Amino acid sequence: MQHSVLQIPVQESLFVKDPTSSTVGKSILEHGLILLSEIGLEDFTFKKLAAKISSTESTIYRYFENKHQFLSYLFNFYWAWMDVNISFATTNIDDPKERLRRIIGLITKKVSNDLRTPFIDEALLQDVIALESSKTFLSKKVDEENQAGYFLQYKKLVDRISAVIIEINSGYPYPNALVTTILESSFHQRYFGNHLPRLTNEMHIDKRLEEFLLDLCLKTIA
Amino acid sequence: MQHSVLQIPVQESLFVKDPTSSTVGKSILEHGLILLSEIGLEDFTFKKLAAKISSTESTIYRYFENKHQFLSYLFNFYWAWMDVNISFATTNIDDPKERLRRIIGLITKKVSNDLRTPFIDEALLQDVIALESSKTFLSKKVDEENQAGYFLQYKKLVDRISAVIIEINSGYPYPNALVTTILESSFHQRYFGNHLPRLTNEMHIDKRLEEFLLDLCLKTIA
DNA sequence: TCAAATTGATAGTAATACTATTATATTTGT
DNA sequence: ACAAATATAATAGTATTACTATCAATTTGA
Repeated sequence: MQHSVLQIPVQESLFVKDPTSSTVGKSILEHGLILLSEIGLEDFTFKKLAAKISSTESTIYRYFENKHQFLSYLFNFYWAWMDVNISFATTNIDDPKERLRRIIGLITKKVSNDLRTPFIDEALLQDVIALESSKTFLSKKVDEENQAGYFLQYKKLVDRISAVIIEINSGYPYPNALVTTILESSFHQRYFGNHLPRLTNEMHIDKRLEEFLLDLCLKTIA
Repeated sequence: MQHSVLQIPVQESLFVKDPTSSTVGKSILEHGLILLSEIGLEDFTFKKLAAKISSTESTIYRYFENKHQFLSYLFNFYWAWMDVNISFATTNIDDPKERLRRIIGLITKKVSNDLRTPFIDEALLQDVIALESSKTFLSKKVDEENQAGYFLQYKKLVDRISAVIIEINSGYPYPNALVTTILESSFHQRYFGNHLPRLTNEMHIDKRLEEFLLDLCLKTIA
């Protein structure tokens, strides 16, 4: 009895060799994510990861150019996975407001491991992306990486959510800005709730975060 | 004929030796900021900075523990400076909505060099902080650094703006969350406008950014 | 089963992120 | 004006990082 497997496609520019195509590759993904969540991007090195999976640096370099590319891979994976979930949760719902409600629910909710993706633990992934995702685009290499398609999946999701906003109010002039504001804020507010509580208002509680962003969003586009 | 000098006080935990207390120190600040704006935090090293100011690494290490502390110093300086400006622009204004309007105006406006602070070019500082500031708090060392007072100035400003929001609507439950959402968004939207335009809506234009955030803020707390 | 591709083992390089030592300036307190 | 204290520059050195290169052993796949 095998449960279904969810294929999350990731851009070719985000790896040297597709990590899902081999056992070592999958191990790099799985334990790379765990190591990242444990020590953070700064202290993360391919050498440490190689030791963890009993492999070598050179092998890991055959899959990813460097740790930044590895992070970008996870970033895209996360948003592609989120896109699938959002897509699933909003099909056949006619009312765009209800769709928006569900989207914000999904974005603000703490996720748990999705067993359909064997080597990625989404609960860990969410924490890692919340902490590190800004670092994917806040770099002097943005333009180059943008050219290479590093942010396509994120853009795609932003477009999808913007379309819902436009459905609710076709005259609202800043749909994309509103969406990215909410997405970034979702990560930051939860993070502040856990580490810098004076910068927020009890946002470690999922429901409050959801209410804050839904309220903000609906009022803004009303 | 000397113009007035604006003293921006920075926490003692943000340096080893006060850089404003000596010529080399001031040079580290001035050229450190320039170098940061040129090459970004990743490629920035004390060795390169030392070469630029014809000094040595060891001298710089006597002022700052590492480049992260140096960035945090600039982060605090920026928000302290912004706090002074906001404070000045909002005294004697009775209407809290008008005060909020002015605050959002100041936050979203591209700043130009403030000649009252001799060794810091605020125009550069704003660009650097927009790109790098998230990295000050998105780190595995947040709690430790928070303890040490690394974010005090930012918190202070958030409190000040939150108070204005509470004045407008004392029942609004998320004033701090709203303020940090706006402050972060202000940086990110402008950045997206310049580098990832599909994630925003022409936010490289100051006036549009201001309108987007002011509208969002006023509707949310209405 | 033979060629091709993949991995592991090992080595090596340039740069980073520091720390330590000492000689030389410079400042300062009296 | 001078000695004492302090700051800086010059130099050296270490452990780690971020790679690249080579080659033998192993796996795979046509």
